[in-house]
Amino acid sequence: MTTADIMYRTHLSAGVGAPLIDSTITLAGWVQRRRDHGGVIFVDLRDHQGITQVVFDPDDAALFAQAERLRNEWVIQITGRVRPRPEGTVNPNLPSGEVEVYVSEMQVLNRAEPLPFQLDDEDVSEEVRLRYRYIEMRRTQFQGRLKQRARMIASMRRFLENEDFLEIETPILTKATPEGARDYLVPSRTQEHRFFALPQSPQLFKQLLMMGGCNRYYQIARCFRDEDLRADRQPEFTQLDIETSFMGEEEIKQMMEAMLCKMVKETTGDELPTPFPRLNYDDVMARYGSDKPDLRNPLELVEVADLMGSVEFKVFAGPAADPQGRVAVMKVPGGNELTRKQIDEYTAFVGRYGARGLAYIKVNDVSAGREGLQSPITKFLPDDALAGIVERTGAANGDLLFFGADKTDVVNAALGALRDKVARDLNLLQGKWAPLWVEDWPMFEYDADSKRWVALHHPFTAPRDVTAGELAAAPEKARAQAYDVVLNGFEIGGGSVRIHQPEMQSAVFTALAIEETEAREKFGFLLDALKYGCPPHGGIAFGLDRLAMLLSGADSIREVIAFPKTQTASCPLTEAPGEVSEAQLRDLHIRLRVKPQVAADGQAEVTA
RNA sequence: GGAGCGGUAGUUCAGAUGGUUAGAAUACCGGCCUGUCACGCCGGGGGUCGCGGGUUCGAGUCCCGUCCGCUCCGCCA
Repeated sequence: MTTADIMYRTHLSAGVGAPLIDSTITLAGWVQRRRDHGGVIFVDLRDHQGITQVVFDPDDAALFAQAERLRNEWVIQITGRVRPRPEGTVNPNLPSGEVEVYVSEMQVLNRAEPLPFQLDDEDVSEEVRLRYRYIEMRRTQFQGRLKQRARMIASMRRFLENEDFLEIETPILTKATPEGARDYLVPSRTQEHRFFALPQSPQLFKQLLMMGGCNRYYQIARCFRDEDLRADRQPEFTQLDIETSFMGEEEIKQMMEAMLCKMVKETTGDELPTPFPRLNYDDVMARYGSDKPDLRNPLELVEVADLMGSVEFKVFAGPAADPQGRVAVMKVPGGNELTRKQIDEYTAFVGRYGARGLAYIKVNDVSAGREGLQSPITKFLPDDALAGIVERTGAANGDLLFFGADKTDVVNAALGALRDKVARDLNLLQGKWAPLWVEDWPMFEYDADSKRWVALHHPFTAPRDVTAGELAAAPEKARAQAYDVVLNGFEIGGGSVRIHQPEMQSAVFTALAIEETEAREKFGFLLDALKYGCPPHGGIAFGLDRLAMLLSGADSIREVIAFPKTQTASCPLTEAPGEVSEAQLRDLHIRLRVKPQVAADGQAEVTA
């Protein structure tokens, strides 16, 4: 421990450059622990314990009596002299190190009741930690996460400010959007039966900023989506939202890549591997079964449908012959050692994604041909198909092959998820950071439920190399100038070049079966703006919560959000969402069919 | 909307097959010890077993419903 460390970490009140030993310092903080020993009282101050312990000597009877009343978590300020620990009491392995502060004055700033949970107990349930979030925040680990998140944001801000980006705020009270996630709605008091929506993203506003000549914009933007939660999804989350005019896809990617590298370096000290690999959408789906593959994971899917043409085994032959089907293999090196029980668990696992089974082959002896393969399905497969599978996967003795055969999206979902799970279970991940760009997305995908085309990205994304007429003629062929950044299997950002010509925007709305009247009603302001000289523009948005989660090694974004919501989108601390008075509702022109007291059971219905 | 796991002292948990007064650790309070730092020793207080209903002579335990938390599917332009 250097003097500089101590001066930094304990806020030495002595003059700069004063010798550490014998200097007088003032510390304030929470009592982490009080111990009485040898006629002496020792106090660790929370977050100062890495430096020293505070010592009260019985010589000063009044001070000592005061110290005897101290309890954990009381807030105190002490002034004392830094001194070396007495001979024989120094244990460099202990957190308190080699020096201690010999107290001459103490002030109790506030008392505390016993805490609802112990801060040094790492296993406290999340429910309790969220209800008393203000207490959990005292933990060194949590403080570290908040600091790292702030450093991360500060770094990206510095970068963008250096590049002449302008930080501009956009409205939180805005208009409902027809596509995309469910909106959070806010009833208007001044206009009966009208509603604001909270923004799902500042998308349209940032495009309007481009039209307004703000060529380089950014914002730390809160976004709201009323959908179900996950470990990496909160109903309100924070994006670093960026938009530029006159920059193309390539320039945007390069600048953003530089920003991310600098940020990770400044935040964690790590270097991201550069340049980020760029994979197109079709390839990542084919090789990884996912549009956000974790490239630390060496496992890949291999297409074998063409080997199944003459196979009578219907489980494989059916999907192989189906233009919307897929038959793929994932080789697990050394997977031969998986037990029947483990394979059964994987079978149940892929069942969650709609797979009806999980065929496998254990490769015992490649040179023995059919006899060297152990599996319930080899008897259904001819020699040439088996040989083709072994050759194409490069299977070696001791490997295991998992098969997926179904509709393409089922195979991709099942084997894509299995790929992640097997790699985690067998500890196959290589390297610390694996960023990549996923590019060349399709413009649209067909939604079987609503029987229409929907935007894979969003309806303002520009297609690549087509005219409005060509797009209208063959929407399924159109590719988008869209790009996602993926890090370690998480989508951390996504963006696109936007449409800047009204004819193209109309063609996209048409392809999405959005009627002109509807388009005018929902996006009239955007269509108008496009008419008055809109520069070519594009941008990107990064999910700051996910980034902070990844950089801190947390396994949920709740761990990097000061006050997150639970899975039912409630806040255990404030007990939001809460009931409101009838007077408030009257102002908003809303009445409850059931009295609010009854509404607690969730039966209440709101009518406007 | 669906699947799985969980809910018992402040906290983390244990409580096979239903059976006396529901336990442990830790925290808290009191005493002792005294250069300790996960200190140690002795003692004490602390429970609507999430909630509601049912089965039973008897329910923390079995059944039904419900609420809450977590993971996942759907959903998330």
